[in-house]
Amino acid sequence: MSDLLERLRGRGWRMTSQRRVVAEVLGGEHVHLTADEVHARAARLLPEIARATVYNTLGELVALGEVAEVSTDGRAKRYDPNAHHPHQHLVCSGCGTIRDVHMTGDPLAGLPQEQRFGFTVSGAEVTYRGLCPSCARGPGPDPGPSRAAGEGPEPA
Amino acid sequence: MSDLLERLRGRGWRMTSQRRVVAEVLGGEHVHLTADEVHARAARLLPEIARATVYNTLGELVALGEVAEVSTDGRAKRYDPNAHHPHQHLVCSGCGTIRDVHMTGDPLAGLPQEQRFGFTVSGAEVTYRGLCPSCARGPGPDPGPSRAAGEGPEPA
DNA sequence: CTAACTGCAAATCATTTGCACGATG
DNA sequence: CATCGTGCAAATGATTTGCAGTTAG
Repeated sequence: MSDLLERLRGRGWRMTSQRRVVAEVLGGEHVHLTADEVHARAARLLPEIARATVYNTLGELVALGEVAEVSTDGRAKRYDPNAHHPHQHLVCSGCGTIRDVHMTGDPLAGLPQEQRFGFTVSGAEVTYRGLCPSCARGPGPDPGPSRAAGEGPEPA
Repeated sequence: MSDLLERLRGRGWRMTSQRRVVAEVLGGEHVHLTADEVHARAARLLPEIARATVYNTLGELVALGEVAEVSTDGRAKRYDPNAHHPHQHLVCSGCGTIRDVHMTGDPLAGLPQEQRFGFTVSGAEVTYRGLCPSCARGPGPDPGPSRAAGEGPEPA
């Protein structure tokens, strides 16, 4: 279940009761909880845990590459501990629920019936991630990357 | 440029100066502005326009299917008026800038060199959208779809 | 004329941050 | 025992909402 704990310990991650609890909550295979849900569940095991600690911890797990962040449009991000097995997501536009799916080939061709979990699939979306030329030049002395995008004379 | 205006008018969309301005700002082909940027630009043409009006208007355009919402992780959503031509996005993890790209076949195979715009591409992400079985049963009398997902005995 | 749209400001929501205290290695 | 993690509460940033006034059709 939680090789996650093992892996983290191996990486010299300082183990505390709250971190352990967060890692346990994220233990399963097809879990996609929001930070708030993680906090709620963690609090069932360790009542005093603070929301901020959960956010911090989740952030670290993401930075370590042990957990993946999934943004479902305007809703709160969800955290996916299944980061070690490549897979795709099927997101419900109504409630934000996520299911892991496993596609191959052209995603725009549709999702195989047995991977739909009863969902009415309306479409697929492909997003490439990377660094633009200017951000790739290293963080630099802070040119203020925050508000820069899309402004100005619009080179697009 | 703005067949968008035409289309909207045709749909019986009540035309007001602020709505016109928002539609104009979204006129181009490769524009990906945040709500705040749309407001800033709109305000250059119509100083009194309120941020809330921009949000409302953008929301309606999205509902009408004339503009697509693009969420770039934790950052503010960006709005893409190019909703009528199917395409994918290349997002900069540094500053959130978006470029439209045009892939075919298996996205996990990588993005052709000439579509990278100088970006250092680190990966692709595929997300299917749809409605889960319970949300598909219609909005209903409001069973409270907001916080429901991911809670409970975890059917996953 | 009347329903629909605006503006403004206050309200939410998700997430982050500053700082003093406590626990780990 | 020094460092790193935690809790709390307040700060932020994005987006929404309530309500009275204005306007398109």
